[in-house]
Amino acid sequence: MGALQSIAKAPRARPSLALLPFDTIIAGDCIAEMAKLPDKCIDMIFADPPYNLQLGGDLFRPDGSQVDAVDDDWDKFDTFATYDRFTRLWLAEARRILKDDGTIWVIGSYHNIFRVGVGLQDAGFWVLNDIVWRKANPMPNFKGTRFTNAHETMIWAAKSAKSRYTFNYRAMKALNDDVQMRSDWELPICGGQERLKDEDGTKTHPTQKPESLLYRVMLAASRPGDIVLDPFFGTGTTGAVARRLRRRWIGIEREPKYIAAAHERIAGTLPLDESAMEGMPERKGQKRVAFGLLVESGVIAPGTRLCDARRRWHAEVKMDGSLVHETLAGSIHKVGAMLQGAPSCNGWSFWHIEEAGGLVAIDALRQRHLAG
Amino acid sequence: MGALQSIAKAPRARPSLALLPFDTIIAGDCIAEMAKLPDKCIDMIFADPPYNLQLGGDLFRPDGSQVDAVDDDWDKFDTFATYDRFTRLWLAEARRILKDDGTIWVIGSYHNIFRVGVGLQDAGFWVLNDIVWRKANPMPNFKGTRFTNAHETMIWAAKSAKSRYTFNYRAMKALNDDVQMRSDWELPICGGQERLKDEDGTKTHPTQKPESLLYRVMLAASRPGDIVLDPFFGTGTTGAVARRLRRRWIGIEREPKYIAAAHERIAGTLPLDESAMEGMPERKGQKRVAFGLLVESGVIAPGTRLCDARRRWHAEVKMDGSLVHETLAGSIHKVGAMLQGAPSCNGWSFWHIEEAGGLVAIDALRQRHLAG
DNA sequence: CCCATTGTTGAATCTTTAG
DNA sequence: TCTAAAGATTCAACAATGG
Repeated sequence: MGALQSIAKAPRARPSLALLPFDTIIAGDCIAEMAKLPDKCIDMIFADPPYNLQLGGDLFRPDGSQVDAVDDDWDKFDTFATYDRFTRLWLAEARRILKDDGTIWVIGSYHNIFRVGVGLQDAGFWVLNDIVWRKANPMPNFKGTRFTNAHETMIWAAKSAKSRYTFNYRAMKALNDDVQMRSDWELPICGGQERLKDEDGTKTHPTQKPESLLYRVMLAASRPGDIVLDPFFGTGTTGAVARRLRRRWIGIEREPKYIAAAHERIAGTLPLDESAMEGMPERKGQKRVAFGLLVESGVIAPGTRLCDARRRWHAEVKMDGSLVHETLAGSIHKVGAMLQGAPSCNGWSFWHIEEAGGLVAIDALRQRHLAG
Repeated sequence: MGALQSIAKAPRARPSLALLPFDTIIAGDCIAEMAKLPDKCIDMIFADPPYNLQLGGDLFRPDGSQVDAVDDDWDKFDTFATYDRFTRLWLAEARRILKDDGTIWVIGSYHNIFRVGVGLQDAGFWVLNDIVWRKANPMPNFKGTRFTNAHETMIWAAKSAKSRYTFNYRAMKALNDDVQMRSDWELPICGGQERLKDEDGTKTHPTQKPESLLYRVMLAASRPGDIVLDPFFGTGTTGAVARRLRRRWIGIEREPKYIAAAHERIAGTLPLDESAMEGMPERKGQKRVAFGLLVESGVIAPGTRLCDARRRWHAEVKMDGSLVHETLAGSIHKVGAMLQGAPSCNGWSFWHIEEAGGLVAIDALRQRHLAG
């Protein structure tokens, strides 16, 4: 297979730091091409390696349409052992070319992220955080067989425990309404105008990452002028954001189609004005509280009887947060609607609970819970 | 010392399933005590293994000898190898005693969760989800050197890829305001009245998990009467929630202090009323009703015309319960699929019948029939 | 032009039972 | 062990369409 042989053939003489190819895409295998770069020349690495998804057959949505799966050859590995070997090889090169105070980010899902994490730790990297990218709009689980796979994980690691790495704490805090940035980030998936499409309208790359994600990564852990390497460059999200944030970048990519798309895309991206480097629109999700959460956290006990404001209807809270009135069962909203024969109903204001002072809308309990 | 020697000494004769010690805490080392349990006797395992070798005391060198404390001279690899060895040992026992259709949950942080994930995958477990517990109120990062560590990760895995595991999809959906539950759960950390304190006011256990977390875990992946094992029982959150949700439980714990606290706590926990335990019924496993039965029993008369929700297609019910549209004939599912050109179709939700108030899905007729 | 409605899609390890 | 049939199953964002 390609990678291993390429490594063996890698030239011993590497270009000097001054001759590093900045702001370009290197066509080729990531391990072989990293092998040609000098030691300790990179400030930050962002890597989006294959996830090794191991998909089975076709998957259809409830409406009968078929899910466009990631079935590309580059995501296929025989066994975990093969994947581990691949991971250790590219991580070893990545570690060699990373400056002593540099950091690496790797993104993945439960299919591969544990292998990556162990690879990083065993190679001597020092994990700083695992960051959860909470997708605002993930693909649902169509068959109702598992929890919606609604996040991906990034591991952020320094080259060693002693590294004096870059972390722009104040920039992150500013980006987050003046409270510390947490290890979970809610961002939408890549879609709309940002998503690259071929002429036939199909997506150019199956797993294009959103620029907002790279924006936050780079703003957190690099400085203007830094050299950012992406060994799995794809359609160049890392390059586009690096250019926008005035970082230098190097991309390594094998597929000519992706390289062409990335070139065009990055050429169309303008560096930000110095003055504009401060922020980027972010969606701050307003807090949503499910009724079930109040049950789980003991605010409302299973078995509690609710009624409407005029005590005409009653229903009992079950342990899963559903409401039951005789043969009717469902959410607080649905049962309220069915009882009234209405098309919809706001269960938060419709249902009440008996307290010492009289009836209290369950919305009041929610507010209390939110207030802590 | 414990575990390794105990394993070697583990008796070959294990108690029969009927003699399993339910609803009790076994005092001892988790590996040694699991080794005494029979094969395939557990429905669900929840494990909160030590993250930190120093705190847990579960220190074994690769050769099996015990280590008193973490020595600064140790290099990281040795430490990781030791932790991996410990992980593989307890996971092997866990896998042996788990029923073929059982599942395991393991919670951890970036310090250990990658090692656990690889251990699970290498042992043959089949990862179903990684679940992120987003802490509503995490400890801030005081030094401002990293992102606030605001989450922990749980891995949910079946014994094998072929397992027919329990997932109470509808209960989870009910708990989440009628949208399917995602892989990221926001729950508060354990505090307030729930947090166990010693007489001097210090917390009894350093990492007591909130009951709301276990509540959701158990509600999702087990059934009343199931046997839930927690090999790192601590102060018994798993036992308390199991009792509340009418599951049977087994805890293994080494520290007498934790065992005492757990006993007292669980004794003070009451099972939910039977009536509160009836939430949203899972469709899976319900009695199946053939469409023909509704025709036979007169709920739907032969000759009735059915149509889809938007009245685009029509078909007629025949006396044998088949459906006919022009030259097409077959089951409600097959005719619906053929008309839409879809690979499959749920005829119960696709086909409707004209009633006084408008169109009604034939599934509603089925539910009525089932209700009697 | 605006608003409501309908259709499309995204890193997905995605069914169960009878015969 | 296999095959065939029954039957259960989706959320948010965005684009396109139509009035």
